[in-house]
Amino acid sequence: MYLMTNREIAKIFSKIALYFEMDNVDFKPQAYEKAAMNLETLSEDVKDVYERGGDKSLEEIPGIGKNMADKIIEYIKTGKIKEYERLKKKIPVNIDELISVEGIGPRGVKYLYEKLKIKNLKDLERAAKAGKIRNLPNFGEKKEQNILQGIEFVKRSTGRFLLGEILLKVQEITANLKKLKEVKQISEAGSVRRRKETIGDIDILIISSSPKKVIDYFVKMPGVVKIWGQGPTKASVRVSTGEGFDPHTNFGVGVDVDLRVLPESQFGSALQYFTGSKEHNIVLRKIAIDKKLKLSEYGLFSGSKIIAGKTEKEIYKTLGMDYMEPEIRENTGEIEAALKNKLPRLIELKDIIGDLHAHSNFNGGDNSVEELAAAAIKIGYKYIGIADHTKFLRIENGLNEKQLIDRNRKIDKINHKLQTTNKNFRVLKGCEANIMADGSIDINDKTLAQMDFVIAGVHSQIKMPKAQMTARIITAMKNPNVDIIAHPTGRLLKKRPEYEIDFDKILEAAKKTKTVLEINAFPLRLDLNDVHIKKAKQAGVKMVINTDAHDKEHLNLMQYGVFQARRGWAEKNDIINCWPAEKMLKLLK
DNA sequence: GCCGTTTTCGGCCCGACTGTTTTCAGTCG
Repeated sequence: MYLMTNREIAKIFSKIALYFEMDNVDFKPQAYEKAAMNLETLSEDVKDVYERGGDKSLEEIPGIGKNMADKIIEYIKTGKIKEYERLKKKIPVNIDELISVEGIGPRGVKYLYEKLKIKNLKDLERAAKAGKIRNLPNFGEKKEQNILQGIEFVKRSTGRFLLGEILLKVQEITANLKKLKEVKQISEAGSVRRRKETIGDIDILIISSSPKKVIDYFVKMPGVVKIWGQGPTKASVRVSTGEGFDPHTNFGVGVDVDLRVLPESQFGSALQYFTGSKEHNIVLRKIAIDKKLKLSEYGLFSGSKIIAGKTEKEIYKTLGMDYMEPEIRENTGEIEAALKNKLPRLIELKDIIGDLHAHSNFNGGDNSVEELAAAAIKIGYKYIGIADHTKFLRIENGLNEKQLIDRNRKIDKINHKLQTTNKNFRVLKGCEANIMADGSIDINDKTLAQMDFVIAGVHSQIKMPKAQMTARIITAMKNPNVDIIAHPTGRLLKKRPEYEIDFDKILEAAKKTKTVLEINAFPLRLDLNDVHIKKAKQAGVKMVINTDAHDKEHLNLMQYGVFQARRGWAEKNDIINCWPAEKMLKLLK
């Protein structure tokens, strides 16, 4: 889906955009940002594009002109972009780190570097604690406090990667290792395998009878910037995740990868052990002890005799339990359920037959309704819901009432045309409307009533007191036209916490008003989270897994929403986009 | 810096909020 070179160049273009923003340059930041986005979602490797048709082909990529095509070629040929190296030298700061602090943007980064030589998070914290920031023009005591709070929040999530950032890397590494003929079997383990929303490091297990050869190959594979340790059956390295520098270790920024090589007989027990979670394993070992057995990464033992170990299933079975999917191994009730044969039948990606949250180029999206529909058909969906932004969100080119009605007419025509070739597919007319501070919707009821479905979400004034924010969302749910609440808690992973809301009250209102809650699959959001999903399921509130696609490629992000739903024990029946369109629409208001 | 045409350069990128100001700068969505 995503390609590494494309992504690397996209990252650099995004950085260049930030450097231009520092200097208040008009339009260039958007141009670079747009190009970065298009590269990231491009389904062909730029290297192939270049080989196929040179700079002319590169310039056919939307948002790429002569200048950027040259930069792409430069990167393909030299692995570097001079212009970017020059900018980095001029203001040598860790931009990513600094702008991850809420309230600090590119202008602030530049200003703080020029005035106080602040280069990274550590410098910033030191300066803020010393009270040096409050005296700067346009800063103040309050802002200094906010910066310190922002730093605290970033720190708590530092060193972790979004699953969406890292899964590709994991797949790349395992694909590479698989090439080695000594590798008989390979699996990811740890939090990656449990599909946690953020990942600390990557665990990989390999079955091989020649561990040394595997280890030697592993520590020398492309991208390794540091070998932490290397022994006969295990090794730990840091693998580069692109450009940048880690201020704590001075090694290239990257993710740590631990490898264990095992004989076939222990693969199951090792996989079980290294998949975790730790809490899950502690309970398992206690249960083993109760049965006069001993469980470790080397197997399930009765005395010194191994009685299970080759597969996970065998181990769980011997302990008297059903097999538990990795996503639910968090010791939050799964073991009790497994003992009583009461595990949920978790939803799977193939159960999803539609997506109800795609933005078209009628608002800020990249693709036309036709293109989105074609992409959805290709995935095998039965429907796609176009949920364009509405008028309050000016930057996304939100549509007003008249524009929505016009757009609906156009979608009707598209549907009509589709019927001739794809009888079983339909485009649903929706919108992502805004919940204003008082809970009202920025589009009038008459227009909302003409939609197949209405998503409503909070996009402004997010720092409201708890009671007020809760009431605001409940008011929106009471609107007879509002079917779905988008990204209900508003968090951005590693960036911003949830809004202050009383989630139990939200659930109660959702149940009463028959409002569906969204599981936003965008890797940065994953909102609802696993805990919320489980609560919603228990409360009997229906959910929908949506990608929030702004580009047809984003439709592929659905898997991340499904992972999250599985972590929240969701079953097919809990998720309305597993249902045929007719049944689903009937449930909506 | 790209796009799209009017083929040589103008248009693109808005509004709310916060914290700082006393009319504005920066950030965010």
